[in-house]
Amino acid sequence: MSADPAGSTSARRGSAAAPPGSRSAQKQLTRERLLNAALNLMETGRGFSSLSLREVTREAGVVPAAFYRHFSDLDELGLALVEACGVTLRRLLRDARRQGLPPTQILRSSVLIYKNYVKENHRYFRFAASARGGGSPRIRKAIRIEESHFANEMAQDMRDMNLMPKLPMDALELICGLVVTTMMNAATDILDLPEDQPQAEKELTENFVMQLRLIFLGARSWKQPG
Amino acid sequence: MSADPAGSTSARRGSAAAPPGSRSAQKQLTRERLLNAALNLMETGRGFSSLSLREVTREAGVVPAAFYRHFSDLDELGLALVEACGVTLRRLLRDARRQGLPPTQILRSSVLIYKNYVKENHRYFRFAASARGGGSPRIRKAIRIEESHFANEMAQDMRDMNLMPKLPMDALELICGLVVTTMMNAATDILDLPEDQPQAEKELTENFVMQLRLIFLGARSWKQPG
DNA sequence: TGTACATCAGTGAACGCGCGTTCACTGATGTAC
DNA sequence: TGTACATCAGTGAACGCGCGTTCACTGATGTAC
Repeated sequence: MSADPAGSTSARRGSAAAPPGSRSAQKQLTRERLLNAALNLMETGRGFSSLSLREVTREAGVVPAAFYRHFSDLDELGLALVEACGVTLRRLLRDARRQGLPPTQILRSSVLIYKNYVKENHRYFRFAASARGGGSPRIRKAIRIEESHFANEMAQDMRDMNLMPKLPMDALELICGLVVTTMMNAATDILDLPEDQPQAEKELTENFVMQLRLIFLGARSWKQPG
Repeated sequence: MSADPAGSTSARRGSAAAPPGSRSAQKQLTRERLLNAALNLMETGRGFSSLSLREVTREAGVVPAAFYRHFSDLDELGLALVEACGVTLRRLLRDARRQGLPPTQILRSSVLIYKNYVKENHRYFRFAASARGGGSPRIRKAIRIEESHFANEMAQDMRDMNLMPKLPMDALELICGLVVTTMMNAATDILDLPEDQPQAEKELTENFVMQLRLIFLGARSWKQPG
């Protein structure tokens, strides 16, 4: 598992200002332990909104009262997880950008890369899937915003890579919005895959590829309305 | 609000076997009060998995212990709500079939009909949206199944109406699967619309229309792979 | 460097509360004759 | 129809439990001189 632990990014930010072993570094560490504890508790398929504060602190190995040094309630912790999910998703795009897209079978290989990515970062996707519909209104809204940021970034990338050069930006954003929805939906399907059913996994992957192909077929014949 | 109360369908089924005022009719009534209580408690935006058994019985006006005459736990009640959602969705298709589709602007007017339908049945869609990702594994699976039934029924309808006559059935199912996902996603957006923002509502509707248009554009140039 | 004081992340105990579940019960509805 | 008994949906009280939150505390880290 190569994925970063929750919040490590912000922990690293400014290692000069917070030397290892310093008070603030220790605090960051406990904060990450709380975030990770919440993610771990969801691994069995439980939703974020069914977690209790005491459960999370127990899993993190701290006393319940210590929670309040980091978050005012579980909702705040949830919002921090949404942010961590955003970081995770942006890393997906960054990696895709860095290695470039393979010349042939772009769609299918992208789907395979994404599938592995979801599995590697399954804790974040599990959280996102459960809180997207079932979280508090604040958390839902935060996730919605994160998703649209992601879609816009993807649209910008497509522009930069000169894919679909004839389409205006708002059409690209529309397409990417639909792609992101489809991706998130596929993620929940991937997460719920039984371990010992390679056939089901193959069908799901195939279906996902074809859904995306359908969208990009539509994009190819898209014309600006009006 | 013209929507049936939860479970009324099964209450009506066999009115001869259960005359009004009879014991079993009374029991059905309480059962429906429990289902409605759960739906009502979610109206403020809370997710299903955050409800407690005592809350539900309090809202329904019965003593907590009475709950067990109808369901063994909240999960069972949730499964009953999934079924009620399925009934609601099938009514959407039935109504669409009955009145036929208008000759021009099919897509846009379908979206408007759907938008009203979601608003009229907002309690069911709220539940479905919250439990789709955030419910227990059993409930999530039940919703997944209900959605795919709905998609298949929609595909069959398209076949019967001779829309996209050149496409094989599995392509129709693929398309309808994507449409259903998009519809469910739009439903959560519709539910979270602020009351006093006609502009946001218009944009959302427009976006929804264009996403569907994109899908059907893709469908038009779809070819069976292989 | 050494000392005296300040900060504050995490502790441990305590609180009142709502929870899920159990149980024996009651009294209206249903059934047998 | 009338009577005696059976059924069972809903009651009300009780239970032990985990919950969120509070508080004064401790002791390691940080700071000022």
